[in-house]
Amino acid sequence: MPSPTFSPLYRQIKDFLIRSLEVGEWGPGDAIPSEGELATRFSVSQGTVRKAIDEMAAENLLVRRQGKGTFVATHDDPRSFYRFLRLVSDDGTVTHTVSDPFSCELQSATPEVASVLGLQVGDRVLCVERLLRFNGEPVVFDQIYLVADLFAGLSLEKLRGGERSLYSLFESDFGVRMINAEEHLRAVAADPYSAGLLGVPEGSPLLLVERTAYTYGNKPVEWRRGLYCTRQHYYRNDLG
Amino acid sequence: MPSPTFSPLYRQIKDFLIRSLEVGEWGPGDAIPSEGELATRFSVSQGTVRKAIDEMAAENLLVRRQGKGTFVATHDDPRSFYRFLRLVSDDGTVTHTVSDPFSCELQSATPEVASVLGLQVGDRVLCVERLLRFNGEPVVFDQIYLVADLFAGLSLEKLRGGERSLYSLFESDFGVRMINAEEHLRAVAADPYSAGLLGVPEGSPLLLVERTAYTYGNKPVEWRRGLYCTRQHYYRNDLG
DNA sequence: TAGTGGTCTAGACCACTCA
DNA sequence: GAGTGGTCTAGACCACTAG
Repeated sequence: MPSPTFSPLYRQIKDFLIRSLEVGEWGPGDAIPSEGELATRFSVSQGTVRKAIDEMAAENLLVRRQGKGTFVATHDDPRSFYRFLRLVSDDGTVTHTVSDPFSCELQSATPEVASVLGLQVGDRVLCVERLLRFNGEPVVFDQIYLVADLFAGLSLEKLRGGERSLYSLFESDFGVRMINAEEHLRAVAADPYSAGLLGVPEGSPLLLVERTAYTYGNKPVEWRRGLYCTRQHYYRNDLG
Repeated sequence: MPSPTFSPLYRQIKDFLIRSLEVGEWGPGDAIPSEGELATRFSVSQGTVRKAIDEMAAENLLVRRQGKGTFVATHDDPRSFYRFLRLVSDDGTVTHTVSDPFSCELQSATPEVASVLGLQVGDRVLCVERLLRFNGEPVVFDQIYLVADLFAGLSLEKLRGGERSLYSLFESDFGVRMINAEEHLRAVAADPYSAGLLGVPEGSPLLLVERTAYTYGNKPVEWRRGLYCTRQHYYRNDLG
């Protein structure tokens, strides 16, 4: 008679740690307790705690630093600053990426947006429009839809903040940390509006990147539609 | 005085196992020795062997099966049959994917192909052209360049073999196993030839997917240029 | 020097597969 | 029941960081 709900100790510990992250027990960038202390707290051996943390580090939830401790992952960190941006310049030159938001308004969720964000049609969503410039040239036009309840007070002024990535801002100012995302890519013809923004002829082929981003518990909190101009850049993907 | 070449035991074991895979000590699908036997052979504890194997399993080099053993990963396996094909149908319906190769000829490497495959310009490469059909409809047009030395005897007849994926054929018939790959995506306008093959108007936006595939030792052995029709399908990518 | 993560051991026992 | 991978322990020692 096999136990249908068997769960190894290290997984229970992992689940507990994840729940602690969800409720904000430790914030992004904070150190979590040492392996030894966690082992004592849970009355298990250090190896069991290690296995739980190993998995969470592999999932980019935690970051280990030898000699210092284990820390909650954060987007405000060069290591994962543009972790989700796969666009690369043709010439390997290091490009200066700048986000240029120009619109931020409250809207009613369309059926499409409501569906992916798990909302009702008509629920309030924030829509942010922005250009991403590489070395000054506009390369990406993003329309970003956010669950309005979670981002109360977001405004154009806040968005223009500075050098930080959007996700860095979200986690520090709104306590919403993006954990993972799924992108759907297609090739489309540029509509007049987007063509104008990106400085390409109407009808030019553009890379359409639709992204759903999830926070803890696989809860979708952002959906964005990006149009990438791939004349001098490409979307890079490593297949494991 | 820190040791500049310090390498933990488990990594040395991992390197040894990888080298064994490279030289064909065990072929795709074969079982490797049990953890206990490897531990004895290397005079280490089982835990050390486990850590080496853990990493290799995470890299899709090995597959663990509880109660049975550890096996060399193979493309001839539903789990990783189309591991590298990210195209998904709009409606979640399960699609029947068929490869329809129609050309296979020896060519001289162009500068571009020579560069990515690490060859000299003019070296012999095999060029395979094929259509990928989803439920009968042509969706992908691939031009596949292979290092000719490694695929001696490859012909259209062999390619038309059957239900297996290309990579499955490559590993079983030529001993070349694809380990990982890197793809570069762009949106382009359909040229007349490709448009005809895919049944779309000339100039239609198509998703250009350029892939370099690597075998053991990060050696590039295949480069392909695929044109994906993304009217009813999309390229799906999970961001960790 | 104290504290942290990283490696390694020897052995126990559990869960799964198959003959 | 024999053999395999999966979990867990208690403890040792190493490597790294920082005050």
